[in-house]
Amino acid sequence: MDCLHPFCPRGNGARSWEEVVARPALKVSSLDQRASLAVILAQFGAPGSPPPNDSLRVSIPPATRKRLLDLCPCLYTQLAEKVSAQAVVHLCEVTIGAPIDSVNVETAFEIQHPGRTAFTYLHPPLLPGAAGGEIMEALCSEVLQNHGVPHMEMDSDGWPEWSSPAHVSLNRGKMRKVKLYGDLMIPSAPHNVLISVKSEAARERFIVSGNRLESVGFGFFNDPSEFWTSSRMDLLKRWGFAAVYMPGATVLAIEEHLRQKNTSSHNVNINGRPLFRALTEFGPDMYRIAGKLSFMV
DNA sequence: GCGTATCCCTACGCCTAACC
DNA sequence: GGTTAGGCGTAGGGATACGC
Repeated sequence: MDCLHPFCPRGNGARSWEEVVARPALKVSSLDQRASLAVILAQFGAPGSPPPNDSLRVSIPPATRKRLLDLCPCLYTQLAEKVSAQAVVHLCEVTIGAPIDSVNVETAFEIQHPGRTAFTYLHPPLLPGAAGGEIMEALCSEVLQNHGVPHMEMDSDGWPEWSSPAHVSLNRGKMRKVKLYGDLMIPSAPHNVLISVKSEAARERFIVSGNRLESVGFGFFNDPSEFWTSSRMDLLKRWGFAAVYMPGATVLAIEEHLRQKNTSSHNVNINGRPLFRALTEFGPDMYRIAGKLSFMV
């Protein structure tokens, strides 16, 4: 994930704050305004080192501040603003020291989880903000991005600029009108693949979020009993789920239970492949079908 | 009584339109 | 261009119903 903060630990930031304020995306056209903003930002050092008071934050106009934070998510560790989901993903990335992918996404989930003690941010945001579901979707989107299935850009009217392989969020812009179909969508043939993202608990809404179109589930589910009944597996397939991706430990617990109950035959999707899969398989699987054939999932 | 499925309420975020 | 208020829809969690 891009961060222009000149001191971003990921090392891909701008060379200076002057370069940041000159970015067209920040929409600061006046040279005087750019100069005064650069003077304010010059007081911000490395992430995690906050300025001495809040007056610097409020001296930046709210809309400009929001665009600035979007461009430089590391600033959420220095400005008391409600953190965005994308910034949470970036701060997880900073903590791990690598892009978020299928292998480390579970660690990223643990890092941002407020109730966890085993992991924590290297540089935490000053204020909480984005809701859990929003962060889960951002993590899923970042995994896709880093496995060669990037997020589609939106045009000025809020429509996605279609490309492939790529994915589109159904929670943003004009696509929000079809949000009930899922959270993310990957164009594929003969059917697009819809991704339903959840956090730790699936509950009945996970079933409802299926829609008898080609769907996959993505979540950090920690209760295998939500999935291991024969009726639940049959329902998932009936509602269009070709695969459900979850932590490896949860998949192992389900598989062990199915072996004991002699019901492992239910854990097969309509394409003859496993219904329940580890998160580590998510990125490679989605790259295999993006812009290709959906029944390869 | 237990496990599972479903219903319902509340909080919250996004979108749109109106207004400054 | 930016801000604000109202409407709408969803997520999350608790309560309830149902079948064994």
